[in-house]
Amino acid sequence: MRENGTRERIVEAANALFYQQGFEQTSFTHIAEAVGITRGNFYYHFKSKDEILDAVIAFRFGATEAMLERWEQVGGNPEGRLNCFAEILVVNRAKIMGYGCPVGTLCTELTKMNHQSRQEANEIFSLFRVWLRRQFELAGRPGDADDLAMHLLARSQGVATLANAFQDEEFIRKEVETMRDWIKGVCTCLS
Amino acid sequence: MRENGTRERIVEAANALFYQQGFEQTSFTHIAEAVGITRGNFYYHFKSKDEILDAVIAFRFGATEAMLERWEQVGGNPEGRLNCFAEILVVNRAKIMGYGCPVGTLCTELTKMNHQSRQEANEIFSLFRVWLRRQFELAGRPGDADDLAMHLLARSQGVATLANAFQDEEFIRKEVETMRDWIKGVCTCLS
DNA sequence: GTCTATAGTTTGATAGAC
DNA sequence: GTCTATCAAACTATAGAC
Repeated sequence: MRENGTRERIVEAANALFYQQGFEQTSFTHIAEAVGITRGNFYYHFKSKDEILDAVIAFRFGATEAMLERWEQVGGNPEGRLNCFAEILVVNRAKIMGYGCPVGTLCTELTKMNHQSRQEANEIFSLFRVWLRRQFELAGRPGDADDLAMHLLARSQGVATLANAFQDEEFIRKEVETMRDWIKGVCTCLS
Repeated sequence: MRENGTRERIVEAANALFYQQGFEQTSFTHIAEAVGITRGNFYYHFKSKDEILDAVIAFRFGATEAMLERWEQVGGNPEGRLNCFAEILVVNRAKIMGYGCPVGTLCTELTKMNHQSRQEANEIFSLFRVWLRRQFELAGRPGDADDLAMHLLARSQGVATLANAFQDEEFIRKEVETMRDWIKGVCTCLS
């Protein structure tokens, strides 16, 4: 079950490198060097590069689920939970300015590659979408909860893309502030 | 000046392929096949792949400048011109759903590669940013024109990313409608 | 479970015939 | 200006010793 931990170390290294350099740009050599094993040893744990990708996606999927559950409890009420989502841009600002959003950039790359695991990567987006939708429903907006969820998700993606391009930390803070105001307005007005 | 047109055909083919497949994913073989020449003949026109990238970026820069000038005249007033910007998501919806935003996806990829032409690609973003900023200034918002420009640019990027991931045309239309409302509110309220 | 050695492709790039 | 032939390097992947 735990093997030697090598498999887990490969997944963690690949996860970081896929994020920082992109999937296509990351070779077995890169990952092997990061883990401290040889290229050949690789294939004992994974049959192909695509198999590593699937493991990385599954890893991220699980991590996202855990994060959303945490917000579920820490947030208190729907508005507080939605603010948790907005705040992640500030919390992860250094990584986002360096490499963009891990979900968005991977989905974009896999879509351009027309990669078979494209849909599985998108499921992480769906995880956020469904979670956000539920918060808006609980906030008294059952009629347009999905639209609001997609809107907030899009705002978050756009901020990540531009923060990455312009390396602008202050921009992130301003936009998150604007997002919080918007969330407050949506949650207060129970139309 | 026009040579044989081969150079231009290479740039156009590379431009399309870099957009559809990504820069890294596109090889000389792909471009050569699209143009109808051999790989070897390539190096008569361009010394390296990076040189083709620079030519593609310059091509896109020029095309963007021309588009913004067109909007400048067609739009009529600042609000109309800003709506031109918003509407481009609907106009180019098919390509955006297929490959995302050409500017955003290229900047993201080059940033992850830490490519030397990264900054030149970002200049296309700046082109939009400065143009949008001027429209907001003309609309009577000199104090926060740049913030508003970045906000609108980010919204556009986020919509492109999610439309690409979810393949959702209706989402684009809804978001553009919301953007138009927001533009109207900003341009009307001369605070 | 990890290693070395290597196969087989593809890549970006060069040289030289035509 | 376009071609063929070829290069060195990097890639994914496999085989087999230890």
